[in-house]
Amino acid sequence: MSQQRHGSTPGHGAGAVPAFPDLPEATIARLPEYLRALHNLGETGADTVSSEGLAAAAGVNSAKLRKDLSHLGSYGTRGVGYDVTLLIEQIEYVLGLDQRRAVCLVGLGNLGHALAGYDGFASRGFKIVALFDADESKVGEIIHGLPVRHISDLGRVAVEEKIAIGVIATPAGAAQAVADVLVDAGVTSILNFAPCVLSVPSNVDVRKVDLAIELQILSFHEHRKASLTALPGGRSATTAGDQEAVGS
Amino acid sequence: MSQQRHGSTPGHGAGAVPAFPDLPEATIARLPEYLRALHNLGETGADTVSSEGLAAAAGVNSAKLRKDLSHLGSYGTRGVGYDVTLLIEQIEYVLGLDQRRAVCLVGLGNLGHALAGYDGFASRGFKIVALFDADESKVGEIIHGLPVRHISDLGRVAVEEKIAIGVIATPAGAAQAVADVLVDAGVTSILNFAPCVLSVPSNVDVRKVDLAIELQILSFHEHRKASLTALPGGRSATTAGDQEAVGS
DNA sequence: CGCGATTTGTGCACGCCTTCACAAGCGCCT
DNA sequence: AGGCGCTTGTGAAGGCGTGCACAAATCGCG
Repeated sequence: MSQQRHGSTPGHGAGAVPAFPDLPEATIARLPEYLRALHNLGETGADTVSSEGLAAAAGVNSAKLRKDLSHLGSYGTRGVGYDVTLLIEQIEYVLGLDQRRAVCLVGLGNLGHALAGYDGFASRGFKIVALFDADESKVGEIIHGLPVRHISDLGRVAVEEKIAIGVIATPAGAAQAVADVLVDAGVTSILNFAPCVLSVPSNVDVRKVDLAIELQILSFHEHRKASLTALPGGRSATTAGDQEAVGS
Repeated sequence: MSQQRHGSTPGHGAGAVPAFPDLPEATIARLPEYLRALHNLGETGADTVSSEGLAAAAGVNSAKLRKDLSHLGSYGTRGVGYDVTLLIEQIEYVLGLDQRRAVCLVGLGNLGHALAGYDGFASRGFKIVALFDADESKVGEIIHGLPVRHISDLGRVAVEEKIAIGVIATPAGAAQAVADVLVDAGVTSILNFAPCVLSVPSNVDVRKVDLAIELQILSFHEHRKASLTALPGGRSATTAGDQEAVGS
């Protein structure tokens, strides 16, 4: 035991190691949003936040936020609110962001290129430590300070650099093969930008981001809105009566 | 009435205009995935698919798929399966993809640059018709065949080109202002890549894609997996007993 | 023409998530 | 010290989504 975890459990007092009262998946997905809102609030000099205030900043219902925070053994004070700094530390700990995680990126086309230079990764606890591509002509090229390596080196480098998270930004046709290589290299989390389903062992987590799908969902709502306004005489659409909240 | 809708309601026979038995949001989010899988199947020459086959290709449960399709008045044949071509047309109609939708992109930094050249948009019914940025030094630059315009032109161009969908790829600080401009220009759907919450009228749909959040969610699962394998003696992690399916 | 194999469409039960509403707790002011 | 207002934390209810299991329907073959 005591593998990593350089005692940064904030507050928690006589906390044992367990750490996870199995948070609901929906809560986990919102924690990063709370974290971002908290950082913003912290920069404005706020010391404490009410659930109402934080909820507004994160774009959710205040009851939902309180329940989410209560799941992680919340550290708020009744009548006052949440201590911003403490809550940041707490969420970062739960999300495992106190240890900077090594990420590798495979596929340096249009999208991969942009991801390699995306500030949001570094600023939120992630470091891209290696770039890979199958195209020999790209190997050796320096992109945002990192050299592109050939994908055949992935296995070795992944072990050396203790890479646990891989990002796939290849064309769909190559994605499954890349995923297989990543899994073989011990990567247990994959963020997939390729428009295809990946088949991986059950101990590997995959999250998929498909930019076109997001647009198609919006397209549906456009279609629906158009057919609604077309039917009941030409309403000018500024009227209410059309509540819609597209979830993430 | 009869604004657009150049009678491409496939099959549907004596269908009236209604078109939407208010599909569940969860179903809508999966339709694009089915569509992609269907296109793949179509290219392999398949004529019909069983729910089992299509579900596998889309990475979902077959019962879920059948229920989803049934919501849109499904066009399958018992004992046979679904006609690939017919189903494609049906889903594309529901998603409103039969009419090529004009999209504009605001913010041409790293990410915006990549999005401007992303093939997946054009190949799936969307056309980026205008690029905008606030940086004067970028205005006039040609990116992937389109000139960058200054954001002050957005209002005029959006109306001219009948733009209904806007993509925001600016820094977080500028996103709300851009959203306001988009809304004023009549845009009713926004895809937001900036890490912040947008405040828009209720008739405007916003979908958010935050790349760092996806990584943070994966980080949590890494953290959890690490703390699990750390406790019960050094298990090699290849053992089962750890079912995990990260939803989209 | 009837029967069996196959596959869709769906009623139902279960579980997760959201939301409301309120009791419990904390600080501040008098 | 006591009371009041404010805010958290949570029990309970309702809604939504998922998945099972089966009836209904269609095709092909004898």
